[in-house]
Amino acid sequence: MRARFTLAEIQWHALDIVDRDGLPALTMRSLAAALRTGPMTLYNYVDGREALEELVVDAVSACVHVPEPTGDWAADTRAVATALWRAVRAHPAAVPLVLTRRTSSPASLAPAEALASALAGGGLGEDDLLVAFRTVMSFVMGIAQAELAGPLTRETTRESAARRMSTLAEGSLPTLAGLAHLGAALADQEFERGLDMVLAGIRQVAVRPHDRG
Amino acid sequence: MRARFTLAEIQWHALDIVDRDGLPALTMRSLAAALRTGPMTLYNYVDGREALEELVVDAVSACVHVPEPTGDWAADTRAVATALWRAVRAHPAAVPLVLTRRTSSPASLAPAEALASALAGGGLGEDDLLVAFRTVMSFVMGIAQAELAGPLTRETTRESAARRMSTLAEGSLPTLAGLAHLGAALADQEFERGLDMVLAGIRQVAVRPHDRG
DNA sequence: ACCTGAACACCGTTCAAGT
DNA sequence: ACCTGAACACCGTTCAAGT
Repeated sequence: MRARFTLAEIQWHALDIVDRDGLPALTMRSLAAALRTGPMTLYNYVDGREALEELVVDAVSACVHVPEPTGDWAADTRAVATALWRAVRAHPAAVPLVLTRRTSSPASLAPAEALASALAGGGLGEDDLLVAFRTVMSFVMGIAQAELAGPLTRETTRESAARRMSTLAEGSLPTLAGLAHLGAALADQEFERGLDMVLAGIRQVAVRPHDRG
Repeated sequence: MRARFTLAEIQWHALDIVDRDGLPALTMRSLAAALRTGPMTLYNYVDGREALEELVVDAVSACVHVPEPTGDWAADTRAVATALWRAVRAHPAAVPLVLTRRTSSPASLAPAEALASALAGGGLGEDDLLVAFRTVMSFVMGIAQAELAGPLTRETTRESAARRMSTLAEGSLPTLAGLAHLGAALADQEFERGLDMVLAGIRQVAVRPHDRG
């Protein structure tokens, strides 16, 4: 019985395992089993565990549907950021890898270039362009992080939600407690409205550049 | 030979291992060894590996030096965000855990409350306050993420830096390539200037609220 | 009750043997 | 050259025995 794989096949199966069975289920051995081979065969395609995880991040990046530029830099920036966020959100179990592992594959650099290019239409100076790029990218990734591990996140279990609420309400955290009940209600708007805030800030710098330093 | 530990002792030793030897070096067994016990003793204090990692995140949170409020909401917000960023940055090897594991300990909620409280001084509506809270928190965590795994990050090895640069310059990523050389130069200012952008956006919403929706 | 060693079921990877 | 099983050195955790 011979077996030969393409890297894309391996990549897809790996992401599939993560999506279906969770991150801990992704193992050299489980992936090999899914591919109906022995674990060692994988080492002919991938450098090891670390490299495999980068391949999964790359797969998520490949899911980003980079939008066509329209000429409106703010709209384009919003569109790329949203596309990034959607792709990450579509694979929640892979988020820890996306936040943690580095990829420099074309698939992952393409959205970054699209974002930088969109922002470049705003007439920012070189420095401000870099700062704006990092700010937007950080916002997107940070939102993903907040959804994964932040406070004020909607819980999976009802009990843990109640426990957290009571912890917050327990006296010394008045502002957080006041905000906690809004979490579920605003959830879907948070990304968009947060992005609006970030864009408003960038636009301000674009209008009157070099106002600090 | 008897041995009895406080949770704080365990926590501190765990963070110490991560800081000194890196994240992979933190192991039930290595931590037990550092404490001069067998691995099983740890289970009397901690629920397991997952709980131990949350304890490390908690330790990093405890390093946040939450500033005293001054009454200037923007300055206070900046101060809390900066304090958060400094604490995270002081323990780079623990960043993957900070981005990934959830803690609801008082130590980790205190900075969150301080941030929410500072923003609450800006006269934002309840919705906008939550959005602003998430935006600033996301920015801080996202910046930490960018420093860990983003593109345009300064490299540890000189060869990998060169390799990335050449990848970027290889034709199809003009905007990123143009930005890449600024990475090292701006590094220290990026957080502060990005935070300025975010604050400018929040201030705008504070001035004329409910302008969308 | 608290502590902890031995043992189990994993894991990634080396190494050397197959084709 | 490509492939892959056996074996090794780990890991987290169960289980049952000690005090």
